[in-house]
Amino acid sequence: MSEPAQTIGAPPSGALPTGALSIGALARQTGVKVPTIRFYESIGLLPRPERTASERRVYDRRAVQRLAFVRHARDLGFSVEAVRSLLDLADHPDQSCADADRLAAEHLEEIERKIAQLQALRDELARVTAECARGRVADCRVIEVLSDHSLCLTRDHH
Amino acid sequence: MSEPAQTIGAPPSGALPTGALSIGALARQTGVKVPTIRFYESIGLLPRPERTASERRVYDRRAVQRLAFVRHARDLGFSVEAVRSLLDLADHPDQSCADADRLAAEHLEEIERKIAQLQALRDELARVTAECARGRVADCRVIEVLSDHSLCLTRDHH
DNA sequence: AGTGCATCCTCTAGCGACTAGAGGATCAAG
DNA sequence: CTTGATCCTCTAGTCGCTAGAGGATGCACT
Repeated sequence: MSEPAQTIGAPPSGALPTGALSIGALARQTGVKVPTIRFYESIGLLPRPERTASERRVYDRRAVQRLAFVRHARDLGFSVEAVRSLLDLADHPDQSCADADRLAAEHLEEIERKIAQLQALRDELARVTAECARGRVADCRVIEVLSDHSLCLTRDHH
Repeated sequence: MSEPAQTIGAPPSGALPTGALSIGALARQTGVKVPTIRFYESIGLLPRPERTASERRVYDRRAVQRLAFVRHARDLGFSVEAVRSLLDLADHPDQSCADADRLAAEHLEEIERKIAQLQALRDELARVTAECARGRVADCRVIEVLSDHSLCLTRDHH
């Protein structure tokens, strides 16, 4: 880490060892908000940290690393449960790599599906708004399309 | 509609007029689930329907059309609030078309942004999984990338 | 010492758009 | 009558946070 370690407030005389972080310092260092850190702890993604006599959380370097991992995975769109699995794999380096690969591959497929879906949506919306742009003010194409059931995007009528 | 109208159960003798639908029939006809129809009524997207003596909801053709409109708009990804606005516009044909156009255009932009975001995610995940596919079993690239904070997708570290 | 502000704590509830029962009533067929 | 399907209201949950409320602690300044 290129940033200097921050302690709880100014360093109290002997209260905390060097490198110990308050939750706020951890949040600033990782970009994860304080309530989100507490949330991750509550759902087990982060271990319960040491506490001060006044019950303030104290974090070390390993916590920084673990939270960075969590954040990175979340940024990539992995669900909390997938992150949990990935963390478990990372905690056991002797385990097979196949599970991590599978999680990543499944997630990749999911994203590709979502992209295709959104592109279909975009295409339909673009068509509708383009027809409006031709100046047909008298009848509103957007409302007309929504009202015409035969133009419904889905086909699963029961 | 090409499907025959369905009444509540078998036609009771004189209990319901032809064309009247139970909530289950409406759900089957529109593809919107029964609880979702109740939800839409509770949030005001659908008017409160007539009831039987035993408090069962009774729907007519207008309800079918309105729900189809709602579903179509939701399928296109409009939020519930946007759907509400579109319904209001549809209920007042003399109003300006500009609002519907604006809603559609804003939504189109939003979808395009989401597509771009997902494509960035896809690209990064594809890179990670491709490196795994090269057979580097000894060190797991997925876990390694997630653990390496310098490879973090986002840049907003504070 | 007091003051004021920032930070921390737990707890509750909310967001959006549904969804899943629980418990009870009605309906219709056999 | 029994049975199963359908309907009703109500509550709470899903997912991943997020926003306070109310209170305590820490720290700098006067």
